[in-house]
Amino acid sequence: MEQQNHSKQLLLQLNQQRAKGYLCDVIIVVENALFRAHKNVLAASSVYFKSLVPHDNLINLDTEMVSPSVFRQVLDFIYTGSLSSSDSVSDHSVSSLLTAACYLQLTELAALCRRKLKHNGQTPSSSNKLTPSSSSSSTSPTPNGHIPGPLRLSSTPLRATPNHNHQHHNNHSGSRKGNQRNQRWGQEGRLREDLSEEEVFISGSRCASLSPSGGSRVNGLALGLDLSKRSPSGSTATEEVSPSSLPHSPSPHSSSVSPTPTPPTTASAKPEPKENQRQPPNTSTDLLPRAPCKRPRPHREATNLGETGKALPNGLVKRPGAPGGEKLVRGDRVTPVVEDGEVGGEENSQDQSEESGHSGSEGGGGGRRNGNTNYIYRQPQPGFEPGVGDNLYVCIPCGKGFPSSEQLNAHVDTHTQDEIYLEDEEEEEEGGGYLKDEDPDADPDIYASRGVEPGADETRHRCTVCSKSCKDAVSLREHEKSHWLNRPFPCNICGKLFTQRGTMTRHMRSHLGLKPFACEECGMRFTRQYRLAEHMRVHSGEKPYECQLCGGKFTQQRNLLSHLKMHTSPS
DNA sequence: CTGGGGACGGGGCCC
DNA sequence: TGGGCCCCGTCCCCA
Repeated sequence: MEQQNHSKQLLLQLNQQRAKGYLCDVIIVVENALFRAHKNVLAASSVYFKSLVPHDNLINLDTEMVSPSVFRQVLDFIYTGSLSSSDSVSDHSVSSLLTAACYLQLTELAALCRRKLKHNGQTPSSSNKLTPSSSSSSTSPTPNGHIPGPLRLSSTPLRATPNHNHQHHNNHSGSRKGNQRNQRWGQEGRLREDLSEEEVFISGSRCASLSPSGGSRVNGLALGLDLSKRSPSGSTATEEVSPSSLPHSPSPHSSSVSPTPTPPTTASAKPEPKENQRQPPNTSTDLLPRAPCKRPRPHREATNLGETGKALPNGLVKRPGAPGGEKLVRGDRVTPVVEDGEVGGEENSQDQSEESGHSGSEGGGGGRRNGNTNYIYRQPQPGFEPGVGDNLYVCIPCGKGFPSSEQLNAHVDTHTQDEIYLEDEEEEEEGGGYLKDEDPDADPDIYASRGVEPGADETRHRCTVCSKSCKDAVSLREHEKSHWLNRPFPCNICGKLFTQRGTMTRHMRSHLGLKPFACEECGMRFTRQYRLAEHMRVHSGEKPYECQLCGGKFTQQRNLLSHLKMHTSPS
């Protein structure tokens, strides 16, 4: 007895799951594009992948050997066993496909391509005659399947394939099904402008429409990715992340990259009807089956709101008794201290540090529109690979990376005082300057520190990070070095620097759209368990945070704090 | 148009 | 290394 079409049906199911991102446990990076797939399928199809997927959840492919569009065809072939006629219509595309097939050691596909070329009277190029092993020798894994080198999502050729070092998040989170993609950052939106439609796809399924008015969202949902969440106008449903593909020059200043959201409300960012306010990702899948949300609950209870009696801002403490958790009650007095501008010293000061003023998007850049939390955000220069190897210490002025703080210090000394002044003057002439989003009304000292007021040397040589005044530029530079060294963890995707590795890896999860924590009620996914716990109150109706002035109840503490500001504001 | 509220994202910090 | 919590926000809806 034999079930007819069993294998075909099985493959069909797998391909459908791939399209939705369901159970996908590996991400393949090709130039600017990310593809989700299943390790088992890849391993069963490709010797190359077979050697990699046991060790890696995120695999970079050499873009000299395979382009995103070609890999899409490859992936389609793997999951369907056939090539669509449109994909293989030209000999050139077949040749490219053959190259990729050899590189990826897809023997069946390579044979198919060769037959196709032969049928067309073409002779496979020498490169295509390479044996699988030789063709991929430059990027083959080491005997243990490991090629040193961190993750780089870059338009530059990616030599390193798997990612081990400094990419622990890949191993921990990469296999999780992050079906959403935060397309919030205008940076990503901008880089997509550089991409041809052919290159815009996910999981092998190209976004059929780049319509900015929601089409991308629908397509993204079709791919198992949530693109509805604050998608910047014009952003597309891709997972491409590559600062180096930004259409900006890589000069030290103009290249500063902030996670710049595009203007929130434009014709292309038409809001769509939502249920539950912000529409959960899978609740809008009218046209598509919703990805199953049967993922087991996180092992921690979602009602862990903190320790009873724990002091909270504004003199508030949590008290037991609130349903499912604790209530926030007022302490001695309600004196909200969380005011605009009162943020963590280091963070806030860092915000005012070097930032390009030429983002071109309304509201400046950064993940924050008001610029309160813009950070040193340095676009790597050409030839510089941030974080490659152990080069975790990044020189802010030039973007070069070094394996140790000592080496970075030595390098920084090579930057002359004249260099600094020249750069400052250039920026001022450009009308920009590297203090992005600075508001002279809010902090006139910022401008003063940049020499706007000639004659005030102490003011001129003021640290842009902590506002410390220095007697001269040399002293200032020495002082500022201490700040740069405080952020030794650069994001390998965007170059942003972080104080802690954990924060950096968490940040990178957002790049990769990895959201391991899913709501069982609505399917919405989160990057953090804490967020899920917070979100669950939406469904439970629990509002543990109560305003002691008016009795208003809130599901989130931050909303209570915001509410308290309203009480204390003069108006 | 505006303010308030609801919901959620990112980063820093501490454990 | 990751979780938890806090704070910074944004975005959206609605009255």
